[in-house]
Amino acid sequence: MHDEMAVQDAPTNVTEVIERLDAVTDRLPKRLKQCASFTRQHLHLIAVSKVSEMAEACGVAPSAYMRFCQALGFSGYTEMQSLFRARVTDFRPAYNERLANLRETGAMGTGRLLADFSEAGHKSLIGLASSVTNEGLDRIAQSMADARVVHLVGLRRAFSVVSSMAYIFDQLGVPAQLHFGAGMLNAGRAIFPGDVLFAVTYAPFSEETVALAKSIAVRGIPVFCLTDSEKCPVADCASELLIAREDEVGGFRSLNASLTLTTALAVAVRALREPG
Amino acid sequence: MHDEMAVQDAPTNVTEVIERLDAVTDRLPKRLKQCASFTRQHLHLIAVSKVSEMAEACGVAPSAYMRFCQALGFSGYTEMQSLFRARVTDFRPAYNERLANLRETGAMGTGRLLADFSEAGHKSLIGLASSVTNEGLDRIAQSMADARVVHLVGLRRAFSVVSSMAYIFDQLGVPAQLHFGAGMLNAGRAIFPGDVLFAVTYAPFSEETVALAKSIAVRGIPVFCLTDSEKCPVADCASELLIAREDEVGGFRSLNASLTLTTALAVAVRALREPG
DNA sequence: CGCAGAACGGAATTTCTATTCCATTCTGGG
DNA sequence: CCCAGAATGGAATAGAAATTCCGTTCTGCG
Repeated sequence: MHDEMAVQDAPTNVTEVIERLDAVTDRLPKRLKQCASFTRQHLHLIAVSKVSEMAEACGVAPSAYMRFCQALGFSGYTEMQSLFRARVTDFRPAYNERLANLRETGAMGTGRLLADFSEAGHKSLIGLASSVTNEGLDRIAQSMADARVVHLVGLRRAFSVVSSMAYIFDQLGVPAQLHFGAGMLNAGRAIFPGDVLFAVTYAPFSEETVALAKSIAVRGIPVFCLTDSEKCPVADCASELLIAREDEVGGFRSLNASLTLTTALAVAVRALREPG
Repeated sequence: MHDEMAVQDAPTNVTEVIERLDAVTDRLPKRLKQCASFTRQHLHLIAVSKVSEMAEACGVAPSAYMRFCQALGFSGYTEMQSLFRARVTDFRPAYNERLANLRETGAMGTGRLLADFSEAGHKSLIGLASSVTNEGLDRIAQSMADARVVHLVGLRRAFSVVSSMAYIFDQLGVPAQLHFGAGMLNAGRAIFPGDVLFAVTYAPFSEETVALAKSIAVRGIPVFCLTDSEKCPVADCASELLIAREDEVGGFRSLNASLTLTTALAVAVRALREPG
């Protein structure tokens, strides 16, 4: 009885797992090949799944998945899984010390920054729920769904927010138009009754955006505004105001709350446009 | 004997865990407070660690960690862990299929969508910590800080990510150039040795971005790539690969992890360029 | 068509982990 | 300084998960 498979020694890191996977897949029997191909596409699931879950996801019996692990050179699932879990915890030790030291030393390691921004992101998302009312959101979504065209405007920091909305709307077949900076006021001429304007602007509020919003509101066209403060000058003329406050790290902000809000809004609009 | 703690019902998602954590930490006894504070900073470890590991990391006995879980309202560690293990599926149905999914799951109503995306945002941020290594990030940040010009490229969904980076770099006085879609290959001619390229692309990967990255890498210029999957074709030619996997809601994704990562990176680059 | 070897899936088994229990230690009030 | 109630850590237990075993099914070749 010669276990050729088991003779190979086990991969010692994720890279080797992938290489081994690619090397042996072809020679595997049907079920194990299933395991190989699903696993190859979903490596990240291994760290958090039980054998039975992986097996089920592959459409295979747990024992088959077991044999698959062994075909890769591991003694079993546990050994393979530990590789993927280690990858997650690997850099922790160094990180632990940093958490202790960095706060005091004030040193700015990239990892520390990432942790801070991540933390800020959590806080922003938590805050989001409390500053937005479902009713307001629903009204905006319905209004956008009924509109001929949704016009999007946002400059500087707000630009990446509206550009992501524009992308989603485009993918979803919702008629939307993204307005860019230069000569934006003229763009107002392309906005007609039946349309709506969604303006995003953060303090300090960009003049062009504010001016466009006001000129549109005066014409009786609905204007919705996403901002970070009640003091936003668009507030006066907007039909609805959305406030997404971002937590900051040393004066810098990521856009977690805003993007989460606009993504949800865009999807809602699409859903409302095509009932059933 | 009144178990006030145990009376509360368990959090049902990550958002609630964080809120509960922040709410009760103060009132916890010493050991459990240790658990709370470590856990709060290391949420991502829960998914891949055993109780004994978490306990050790907190400097606490397993039974104490157990009590901590219960103080949060869970029946035990297993219940809490299952919240953090909820999977990020790689499966991406076509857009219209996604909407059908949304309708079936009853996740309609804009408010509900917002809550779902917010929850997904929390999970994405938690996952971020586990897919990125400090060392890789540091190398990228240093490389960008040393570069003559940082070139940014990303199309479609990735565009809002690079455009926000471009904005931050601009604000911070870091020389950066954002490349747009049309005729992008020609843009390669404006990239020289001493520069670096930061490419962002998500599955399905946009050809232009991949082609540009490859053509630049061939010339020996460092290419860094932010993507959502190990399968990204740029991986082969990139000096460093960053993976930010976004949790999805019925097939739709917000960009929390990506933006948090790129924002932190941009700030780090600036910090490295001007120490002190 | 039948046979041999491989592949398979389900059930039995073993190993390991989460959870509970309890004796001991700690803390704060009198 | 002592006592009562809470908190703690370690050992015992219950439970679940990984792994193995084995009878059955499948595949390819004679």
